[in-house]
Amino acid sequence: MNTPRKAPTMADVARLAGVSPMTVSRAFKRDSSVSEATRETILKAADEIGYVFDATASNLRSQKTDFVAVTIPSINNANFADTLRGLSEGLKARGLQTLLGYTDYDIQEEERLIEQLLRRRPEAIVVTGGRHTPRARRMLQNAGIPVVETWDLPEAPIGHVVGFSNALAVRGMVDHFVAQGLTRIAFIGGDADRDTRGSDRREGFIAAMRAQGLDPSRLIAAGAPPISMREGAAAMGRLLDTLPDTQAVICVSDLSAFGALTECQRRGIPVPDRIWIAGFGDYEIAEVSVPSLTTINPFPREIGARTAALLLRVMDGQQEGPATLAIHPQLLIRGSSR
Amino acid sequence: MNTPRKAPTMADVARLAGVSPMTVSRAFKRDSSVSEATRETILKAADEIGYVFDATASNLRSQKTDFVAVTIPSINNANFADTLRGLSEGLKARGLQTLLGYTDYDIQEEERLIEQLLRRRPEAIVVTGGRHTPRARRMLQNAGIPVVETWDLPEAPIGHVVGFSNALAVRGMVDHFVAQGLTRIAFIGGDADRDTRGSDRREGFIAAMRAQGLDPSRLIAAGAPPISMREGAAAMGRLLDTLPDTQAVICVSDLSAFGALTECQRRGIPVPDRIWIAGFGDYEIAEVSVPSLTTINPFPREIGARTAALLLRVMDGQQEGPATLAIHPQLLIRGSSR
DNA sequence: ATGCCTCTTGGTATCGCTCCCGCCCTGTCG
DNA sequence: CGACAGGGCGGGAGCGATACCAAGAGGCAT
Repeated sequence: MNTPRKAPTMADVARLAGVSPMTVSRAFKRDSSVSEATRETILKAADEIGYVFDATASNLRSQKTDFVAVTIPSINNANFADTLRGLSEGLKARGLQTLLGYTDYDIQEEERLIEQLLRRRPEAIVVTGGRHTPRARRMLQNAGIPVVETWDLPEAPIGHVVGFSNALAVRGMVDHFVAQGLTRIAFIGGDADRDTRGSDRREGFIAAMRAQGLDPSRLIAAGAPPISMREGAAAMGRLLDTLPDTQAVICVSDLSAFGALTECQRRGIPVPDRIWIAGFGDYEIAEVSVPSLTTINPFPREIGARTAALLLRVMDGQQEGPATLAIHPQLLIRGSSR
Repeated sequence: MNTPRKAPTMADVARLAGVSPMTVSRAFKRDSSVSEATRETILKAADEIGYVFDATASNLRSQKTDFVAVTIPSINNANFADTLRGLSEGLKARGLQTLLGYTDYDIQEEERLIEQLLRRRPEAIVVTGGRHTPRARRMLQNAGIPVVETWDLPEAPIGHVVGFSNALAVRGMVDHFVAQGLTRIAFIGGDADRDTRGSDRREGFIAAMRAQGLDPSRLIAAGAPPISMREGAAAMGRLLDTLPDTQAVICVSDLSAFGALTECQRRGIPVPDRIWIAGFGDYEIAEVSVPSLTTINPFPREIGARTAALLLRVMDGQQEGPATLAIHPQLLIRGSSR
């Protein structure tokens, strides 16, 4: 039963309710300055003719969209999904809607995405990571809206920052393993620099090993980031084949770490008795798997929640300059490393 | 270096480029009826003054937003994320952008969400599931845009459908187990009807057991849907405590099935030798875990891709009436059940 | 009764882009 | 040489809501 005739507008509602379009507008805005009786009349009239508020017109005239643009590397990642949840729940309370795009871990794609998103005139933009193409940086700087970079602590932030140092987080893990007496430690990650957070973790591993005076060359590249459980398993296979005396392996994510663990199980190699395994992210599987996985919790949900709170402060004018909120990832020692 | 002055408009670009605003508009629309030389002049001028196309004005005047609204139960679910990827990739090719919202498995929340989304004037709307509040149904019916219900085969579709029967898929699993000679089969799921797909699977289990003349009462309710790995593990614990002679358990999802598997591992109960375990969804973990998990692949990516293709046909006027595209889930027998 | 304040309502002019229509210029053909 | 087609471009109006200004009604203190 689609109505083929044109969709009703506020003017139609106003005519039926016997008021001016302006009053209809106020009624829909929950503006206090319209009497309860009129509002009810109006809403009933609107319902009767099936009026649906037209946000496109509102957006243009009021120069407000109630959009907050968000770019994440991948939707299919529980960590980023958590950040997005924290963010969108915090924003929903203020009637702000997230306008989401995926970059596929590619800063070229991010550039295209940012351009598309900015055309929609969001009131703020949240990006994942601190590395962008020059043009993307320029667009963000000139957008005239609050910008938040997350999941990183960039050296030259564009605007606000809510994140942590991926390199330092991994260093904490390395230092812990070394303090336990281990020396032959490997790292499993992706084979390209597309995933900047993954690269940062690998670089952090290398720097930490060097700082400890240890050999940082046990590096296994497992495929295009983000690497999967399967790829983690395959990488573990290569590691066991080529460097069988490895005592511990740090994986770029819990997913690859779990894959690595399963490869050990298939080969009958006991974890942690023969080799320790650690991941990153504190995904649910890290806690549930047998043995449970040593990992790092970067508090993804908090990143989102604090970003939302920050944006609300900025929009309220309660935040003066650009803010940098440092998140402190937590090292979680579990069954796979003791 | 935010420019405090007003953002430039097409008129500003036109003035600088020495053409009319109309020509600027055509240049940005990649309209063929503007010479290559003029287009270049215009784009250079636009870049020079930092012009950003204003989609809000375009949306209003052209009555087109290039939005396709999408509701999914949760962003933190690899199956729905896959559907969303298939969908948004298919739509991106035509310049359509997905406008996403999460219902949290709640049809009340879905109703609110649909209202918000329709205000943005999307050109089509894709919802997950076939059960909605009466008001949500009405809004969808009267929206005057293509509607697609997915992940289900509703008896009274609102418009188009791309999905499968959750109940029949589970029946296939039950029938397979029975054909293997098992009779004492349990089901682990959520404890509420919020997750309609989960409920459909449980009902499918009960119906299938009845049809086989078997007892369908081995039901464990594990918590609020969607149930997690942890909850799956806890449910398995309860099942082993209360009904230790159970021969096989079908879980509402691979995640809970994996949790159940880990509980068996912790208790030293061999899978599949003592008990079989099956999940639903063919998440990556089902293939990687040791043993790998018997499951059902509903082809989530294809649901999204076919939805996108369908919508493009509809928008091109190549699709006459409402279409129902049935997806045929695949039963995957793996190590956890043989 | 007058002044003033608050609450509620209305009229008008846009917000920035694009639909629609028309004009000019060039090239081709009878 | 005039007619005509078509590509390239411009002018004016309008998409549907709201910012802004103004005004009437009612209440209360002076």
